[in-house]
Amino acid sequence: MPVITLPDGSKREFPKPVSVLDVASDIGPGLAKATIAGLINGEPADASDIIHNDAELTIVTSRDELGLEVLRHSCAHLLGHALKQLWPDAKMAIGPVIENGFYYDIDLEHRLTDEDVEALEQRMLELAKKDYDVIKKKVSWQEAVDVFKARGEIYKQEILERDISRDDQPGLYHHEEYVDMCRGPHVPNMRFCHYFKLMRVSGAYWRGDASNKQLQRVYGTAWANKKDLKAHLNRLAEAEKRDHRKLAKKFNLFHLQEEAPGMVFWHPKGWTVYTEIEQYMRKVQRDNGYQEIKTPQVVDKTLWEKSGHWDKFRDDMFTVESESRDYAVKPMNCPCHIQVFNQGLRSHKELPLRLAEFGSCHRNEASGTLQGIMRVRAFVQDDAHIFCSEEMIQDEVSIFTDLLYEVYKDFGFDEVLIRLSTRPEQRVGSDEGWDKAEKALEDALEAKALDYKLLPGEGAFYGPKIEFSLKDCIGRVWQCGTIQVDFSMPGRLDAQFVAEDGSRQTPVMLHRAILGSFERFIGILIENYEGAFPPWLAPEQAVVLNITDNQAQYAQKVAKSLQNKGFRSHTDLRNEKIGFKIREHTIQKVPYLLVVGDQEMENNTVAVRTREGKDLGTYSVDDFATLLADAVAKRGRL
RNA sequence: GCUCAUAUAGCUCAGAUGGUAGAGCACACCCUUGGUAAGGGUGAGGUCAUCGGUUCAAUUCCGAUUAUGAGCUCCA
Repeated sequence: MPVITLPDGSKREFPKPVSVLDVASDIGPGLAKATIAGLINGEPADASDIIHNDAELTIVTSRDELGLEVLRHSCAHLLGHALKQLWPDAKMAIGPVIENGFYYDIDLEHRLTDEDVEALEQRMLELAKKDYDVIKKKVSWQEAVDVFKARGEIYKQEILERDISRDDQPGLYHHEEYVDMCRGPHVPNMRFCHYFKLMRVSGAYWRGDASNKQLQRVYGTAWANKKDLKAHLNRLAEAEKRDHRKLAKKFNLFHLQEEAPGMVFWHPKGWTVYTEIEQYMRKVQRDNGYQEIKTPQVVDKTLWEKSGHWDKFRDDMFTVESESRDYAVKPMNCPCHIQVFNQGLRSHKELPLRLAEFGSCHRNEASGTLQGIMRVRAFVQDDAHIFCSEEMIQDEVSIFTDLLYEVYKDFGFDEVLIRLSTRPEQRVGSDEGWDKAEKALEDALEAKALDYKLLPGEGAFYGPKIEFSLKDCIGRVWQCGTIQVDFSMPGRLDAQFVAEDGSRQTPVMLHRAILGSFERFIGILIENYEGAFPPWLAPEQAVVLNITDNQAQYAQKVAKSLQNKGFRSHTDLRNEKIGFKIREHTIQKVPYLLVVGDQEMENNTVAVRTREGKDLGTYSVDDFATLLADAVAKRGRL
């Protein structure tokens, strides 16, 4: 006689055990039709699962996050169903839910082509449209093994052998003739799985291990309804439109070429953005107690052996040999910064000592990981190391976090996500040291009432870290900033200071960056702004357009006067109609277009139009300069 | 590094069952001097990524290499 309590607190009593679906039917036929799964006392359950005792029940539909996950998961099964019809010798590995969709890893001799994927999608759609019922059966472990043995599903067998206890009752989901194993829940009927699209096929290692066999992974996206699917595909199209590689060509910002894979050739326009950011960061650092330094590009191997990098990363370092000595092109700046710290005897009175460098680093990243300017082999970090005592960690983290937020706001990013990673299993340093450092990071975040996600065990081997990610204007998240506590390297490289009591002590080192790398950060900016940089960063801030040759000299005078005031301005004196020039510079996203005809020339003015197509009216050159100065001063803030 | 795909004019892309290639934009020159998102004409441009193989003949078919893209692995 189960009594079912619904989320609104109402109770329903049943004369005999009921399924989730029965309860939904009892509430109403509409809900029954929409029922995908349930939450029984907070535990996800299939619609067909029977409730024997009193319980709290939430009916899950496609409007719930869980319902969406369930139907995505069922789409993975649907993929299996269709795939095994088309390629019966395929062996199914795993098919989990991911953000926006699902994938399935498949072991199949035949290489899936784009046409195959299309055919697969077509078959999936045909099967889904049959609206067949999905039948769930709980079986014994042995029975499950037998089922998959009979079907030649060696990966399912391995999962059973390795990951599932023999006392368990695995759930087998029958999709007509196809059987898949899953913890569930799954949709009761395929009518929930009509809105999906297969996205791509790629390689993936079995169990994520590069030494295992590489399987074929088919990715799909799936949604509750046509509208959501369409919206998602639109979002992807939007992201593609913003691709920094495409926009870099369009706006002539930089290029990459075969002779220097993963290294950027900056063009004048891109380099203008770069130097503008560098100058800004230089000022920010100077105003916040950092001292800028510069250290060598090429450093003797022995230093990297001492720092421990040679052991771990030698394959990823570029090396050079000269006069029988081996050097490495620096992959990071910290060992060099310690060399600067080590010059002379340091006193505790000098701490915290903050050394900053726009450090140019080279890492010989695996070729397959390179990606536009987001992941490169040569990059510059807005790097700094803070040498301090353990007691200072919390304050330094707190000060740093404030600074980071201000900088992000200047770049137009208001939403920041934070993750705190704590001690991994393999680590250096004492547990007391880790206790202190983790607590210092945690306290710093708590004191500011900042939300953060804890990632236990994800810290670096040398200390815990905080990572800061920003959200761009179409909701994508980019990890940029970080602050990491390091107990190891100062000691390895003999950094010391004289404490108040005269004893020699090893400082703690905080590695920190706000932007991360200039290359990647500029890539993010390009995508975020879709190339329409705010005036302070725009490679061209104002372009002067003459209507006829008659105003050519005047146009040059206007541009020159703006240049003299420190603005980036040029003229377009080409023999073209004004509409043509306006179109071109609007497409090039120049913030302000200054049209000068005979009227303007006579009155010493400019007619101002924005790249958004707004007519701001007529300004004297000085008044326009004021307007531009105000726009520049706002930086990325609204 | 691994899997798959891709590589044709400065850019975006067509193209031929194997007989040395085409469009639009951009560029150059000429006409046009036009007031807020494309005025007109003419012309120049390509060892079809690189190297090798098959063939009478390869940009096209095959192989390797390099780079790029997607994903995997990695990311101090």
